[in-house]
Amino acid sequence: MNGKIFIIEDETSIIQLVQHNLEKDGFIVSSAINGNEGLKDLKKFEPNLLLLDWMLPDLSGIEICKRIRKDTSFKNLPVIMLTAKGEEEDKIKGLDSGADDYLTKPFSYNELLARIKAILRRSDPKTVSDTLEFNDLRLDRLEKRVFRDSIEIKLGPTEFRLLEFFLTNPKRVFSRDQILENVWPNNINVETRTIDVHIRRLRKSININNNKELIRTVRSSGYSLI
Amino acid sequence: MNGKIFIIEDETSIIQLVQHNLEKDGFIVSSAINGNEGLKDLKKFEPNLLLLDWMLPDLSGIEICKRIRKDTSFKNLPVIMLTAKGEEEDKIKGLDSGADDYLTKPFSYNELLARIKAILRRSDPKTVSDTLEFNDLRLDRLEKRVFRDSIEIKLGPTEFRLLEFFLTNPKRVFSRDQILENVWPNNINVETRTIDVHIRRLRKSININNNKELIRTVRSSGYSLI
DNA sequence: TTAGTTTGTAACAATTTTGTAACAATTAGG
DNA sequence: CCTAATTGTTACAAAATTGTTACAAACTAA
Repeated sequence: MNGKIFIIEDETSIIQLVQHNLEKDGFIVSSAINGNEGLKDLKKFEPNLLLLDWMLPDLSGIEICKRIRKDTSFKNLPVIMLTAKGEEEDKIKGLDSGADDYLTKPFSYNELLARIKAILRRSDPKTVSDTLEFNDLRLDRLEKRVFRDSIEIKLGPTEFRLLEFFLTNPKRVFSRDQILENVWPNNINVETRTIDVHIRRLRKSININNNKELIRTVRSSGYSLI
Repeated sequence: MNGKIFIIEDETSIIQLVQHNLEKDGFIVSSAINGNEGLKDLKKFEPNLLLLDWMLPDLSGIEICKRIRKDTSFKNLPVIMLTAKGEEEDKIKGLDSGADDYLTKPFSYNELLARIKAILRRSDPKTVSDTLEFNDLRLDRLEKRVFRDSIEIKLGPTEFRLLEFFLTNPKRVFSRDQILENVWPNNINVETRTIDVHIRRLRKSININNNKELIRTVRSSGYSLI
């Protein structure tokens, strides 16, 4: 279950880009192209987060932010400011007016998504599902659960971390040493071959019924998620 | 047990929307579509709160509000004004005339509900149940009661807070440290393993007869509500 | 094919983590 | 003040996880 994000921004190209991607990532998105309309629609939409352009044709982003902060029903609405200016001064003004974070245009979508998630995670954790997926495999980091084809799979802590690691870099081959570094706690020494045993255990768990093998052995190199 | 709400509003579409939703949320609702009728029915219905439209075909909302305030039996009846105008001036007049809060149309139902709850909570706490639910588990924050499958369960203060914490973030796994931070008062030091003991006590209490286990142990991570 | 290399697998022991009961200390309520 | 309830700690039991090893199987290159 994901959150609702409202965008107030006059550049429709940006709206399109951001809205499309956010919706692909499971958010419910609505937008307005000027301040007055935005303030009006905000009430109906009840977002969990607001993306607010700095420069708008009518009201400035700062002005909107200030008004929002006065309204009891939006007092705690997280706001991310979007600004074309890179000036420190503006950043300070923006944060002063009550924004929680700000982003300078041009920004990458991934950067925006990261900030959104970071803010939502602390203001409204329920709205951000932190989940990794690959084929019919799904791993939920907050709930610490793994599903294959929507059937839950029970994994021990190490197997969980191992799968989590593979899921963050699907298809890429990792040597046993790399796996050790990334999955095991620092300054711990385990035999290289121990990895093989854990791979075996992970395979056994996630191939619950004659499912497709998801972990590939790359002889003399290591393993990868297919 | 919830309260009674009376609506005086000439737009039947609004009455329908609000009445339907409030009843779904457990309130007992009655309504009138003009001022004179409203004043008459008010006495019979004895509401805990009044939703009052600003503009009515006969008497104005302000007029009704003033009359209500003069009537000893309604002196303390909380009133929320509904107005189409967003003007500050009207808001002031409205509050002057004795309204406790006001809401500008169009408003979302959730916003209305929030205000109603806020007002009832201080004027008449018994009428608002502030309750957290999960499966057949229900926790009433105001009455400080817990029910499993409508059977009341007695919990000590710490177990109550612990369950309350889990209920605000169901399914999510929390480490013992996170639990400590959120459930125990600040700057208090208790052993990490103490959590385990409280979890055990909470489990013992809420699994009254062979009910489903609701607290999940996530090895090396912590606990979660299923 | 064969020797050499690499990986798969099961079994076992060691270790880690959690469950539980008992007890003492503290707090709350009469 | 006394009694009962609640709380935190500890020690031990139980359970789950982990690392290692030995041997089997699979693969590679000549």
